[in-house]
Amino acid sequence: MSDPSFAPRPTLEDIAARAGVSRATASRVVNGSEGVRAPLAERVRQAVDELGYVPNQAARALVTRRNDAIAVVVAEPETRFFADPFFAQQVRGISRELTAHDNQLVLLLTEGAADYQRVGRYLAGGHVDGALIFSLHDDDTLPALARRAGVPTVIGGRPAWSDSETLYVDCDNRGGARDAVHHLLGLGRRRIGHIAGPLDQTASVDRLDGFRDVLPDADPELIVMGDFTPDGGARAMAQLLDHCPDVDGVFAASDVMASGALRLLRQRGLRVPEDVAVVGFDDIVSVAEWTDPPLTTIRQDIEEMGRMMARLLLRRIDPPEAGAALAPSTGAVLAGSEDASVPLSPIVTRTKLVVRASA
Amino acid sequence: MSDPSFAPRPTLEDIAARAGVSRATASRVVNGSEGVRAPLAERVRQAVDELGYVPNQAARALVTRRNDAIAVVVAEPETRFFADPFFAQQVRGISRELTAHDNQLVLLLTEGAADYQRVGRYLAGGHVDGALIFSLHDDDTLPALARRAGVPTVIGGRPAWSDSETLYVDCDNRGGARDAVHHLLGLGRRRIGHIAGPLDQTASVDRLDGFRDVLPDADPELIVMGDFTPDGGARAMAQLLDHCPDVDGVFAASDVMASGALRLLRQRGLRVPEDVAVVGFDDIVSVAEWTDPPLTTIRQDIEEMGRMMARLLLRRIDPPEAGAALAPSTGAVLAGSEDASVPLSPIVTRTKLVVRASA
DNA sequence: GCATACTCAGAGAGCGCTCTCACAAGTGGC
DNA sequence: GCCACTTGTGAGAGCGCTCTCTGAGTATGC
Repeated sequence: MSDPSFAPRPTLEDIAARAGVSRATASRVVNGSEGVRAPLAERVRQAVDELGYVPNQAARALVTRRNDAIAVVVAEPETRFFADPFFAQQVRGISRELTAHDNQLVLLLTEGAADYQRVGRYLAGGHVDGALIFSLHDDDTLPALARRAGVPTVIGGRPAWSDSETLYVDCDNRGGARDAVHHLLGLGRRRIGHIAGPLDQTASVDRLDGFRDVLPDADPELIVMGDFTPDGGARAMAQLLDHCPDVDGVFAASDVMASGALRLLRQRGLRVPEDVAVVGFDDIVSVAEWTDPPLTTIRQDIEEMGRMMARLLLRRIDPPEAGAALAPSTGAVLAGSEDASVPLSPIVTRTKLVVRASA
Repeated sequence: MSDPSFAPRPTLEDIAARAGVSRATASRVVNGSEGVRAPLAERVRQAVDELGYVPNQAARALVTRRNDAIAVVVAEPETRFFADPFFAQQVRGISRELTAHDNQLVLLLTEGAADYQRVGRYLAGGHVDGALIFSLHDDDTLPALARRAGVPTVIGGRPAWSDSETLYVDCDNRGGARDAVHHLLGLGRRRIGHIAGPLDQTASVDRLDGFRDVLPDADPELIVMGDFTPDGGARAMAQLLDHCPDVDGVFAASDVMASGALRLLRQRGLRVPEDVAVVGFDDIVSVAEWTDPPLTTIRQDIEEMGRMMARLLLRRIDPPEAGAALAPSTGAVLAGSEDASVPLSPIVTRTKLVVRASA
């Protein structure tokens, strides 16, 4: 009973025998290649159905050197990934895209340096055809590791260091930040503060830069540091109020920090948005919509970014010619018309201001 | 440049040649089996290092019929999984445990019936050695599908239907619910309401049962339905107040719903906990600690549950005898002393009341 | 009607690994 | 000093698949 193979899986050979053809022909039919006469092909297909044949991926991978699997590598210190649903949404986008192209998603979570070696070995082992890497910190060696392993890679978020070969997908953090500040200005706010994220992450830096684009002469005291946690947001807000009691608008670099700021404002008896208007960033629905008042924020289409990462990676793994094997009904049309022509380069997605009650 | 194999990966044969031994001996060393004389083994190990050899998993899987990979299957309608960090935490636990046993995690997200077939085919294809399935709905066919595919399985959360073969990991929902209600009673509350989750999930049913264990004669109006979303929680709270304005305590079946309830209470000008005390369930830190006031709740150790699922599955996949191959420094000790002796059966973990400000 | 081209199917090698089995040494008993 | 016996090593088959190469059959050209 502990033997999982009580009903031994049929092999290609079995299919071939049943259909009365050679293994090669059966293989051709299974893989949808041309040049098998209809009646034969039909017989093979029938045999596949009857026997419930599923190709052995290991055997196939052994000869094709393709695994039809990609790794999603998440560097653990990424608190965001476990504190808010950002990660889950992105993964969903990735999963959808990979599924549409019959690829599997292997999830690799790393904790600490020791794990980096493990991931390095894994990537070097050729178990996957590519990797999607999430590692927003400056000093992260993960991308280098993947390159050394010769594994095609796409990074989630703009990496701090990148050459022309590096592929990544990010949202327009800087532009989004500008929109946020403009919105506050449009509401007549004149003392606008910024709660920044940790500056070892490019997203934080870019959002800060956007803030400065609009308010180049802002009082330095109006810029305070948070850490992408609610508590950090609250502490930053407190600091802001202590130094600049007349602040009337705040742009927080994340919804999560904004939620902490809102809490602190309430504790201090300040009304939002009447006394202080607050704008967040991300539009994590389950955060922005729950806060009190609901948060005005900058939306990034997280799931779509996930999809784009996957799409970009798949294109890097095997360039244009594909598409032929795909039925025209699937995402192939889009892939054929749009994708194949576009050069392989980083993607920066647009953001969008979502106005709710907090500003 | 687009050829990923510019530096062809060394094979076992290469290692053997370099060490001046046969492929078989090299294999023995690589796989840590006994009976290779020290000097030879050393030479092989050195060759491995020098050449940066990593075994080809596909080739190995082909002969051993083991993939050292397990699938984590998540049924999409599981809103929870993308609305709160529950899923991420559980996955982290799973990942840790799998990593410790050199297994990979293949993530399968499903959306709709069509995907079930895909997952079924995948599992039947023998790509993974086992599956961890999250599907909390009554009518879910996923577990049956896995069984038909002959894939060892552990379910996350008590399934609605289960025979003696079914393995699952859940927390003591009923006991936790009782604790929650007792806590409210201990605070002197006498009109205690319950915001239940959707009753097609056993977790919701069990928590409701726990509530009824303590308050068997509760006014039916005091039990209202939510849907595990903040909005649902708010609506349920509103309904509760409309029908029973004198309610002075609420046990919500999830933190997320409790957060919605808190928001509604604030809108209605009721103080928490003075007017109405609120207890949640789950202890999703990023929810329970952010609410205003912070939420008293029932903690389940989500990550640990993930670990246990993985551990249970690995044991089902290959029973006791293991452990021998592992170095005594790793988790093997624990696995040897604790694990191997325990019979293979569902696991129900203890919950714990965490008192914060809301009750 | 015979050479040429083209289409479709099969034979067979081989991907990188594990594992059984046979064999070459080294141990000890009598 | 011969026959077990144990121990360490290598030869070789074979996991299930893909893919090239060859050959059989059919269509086309002059």
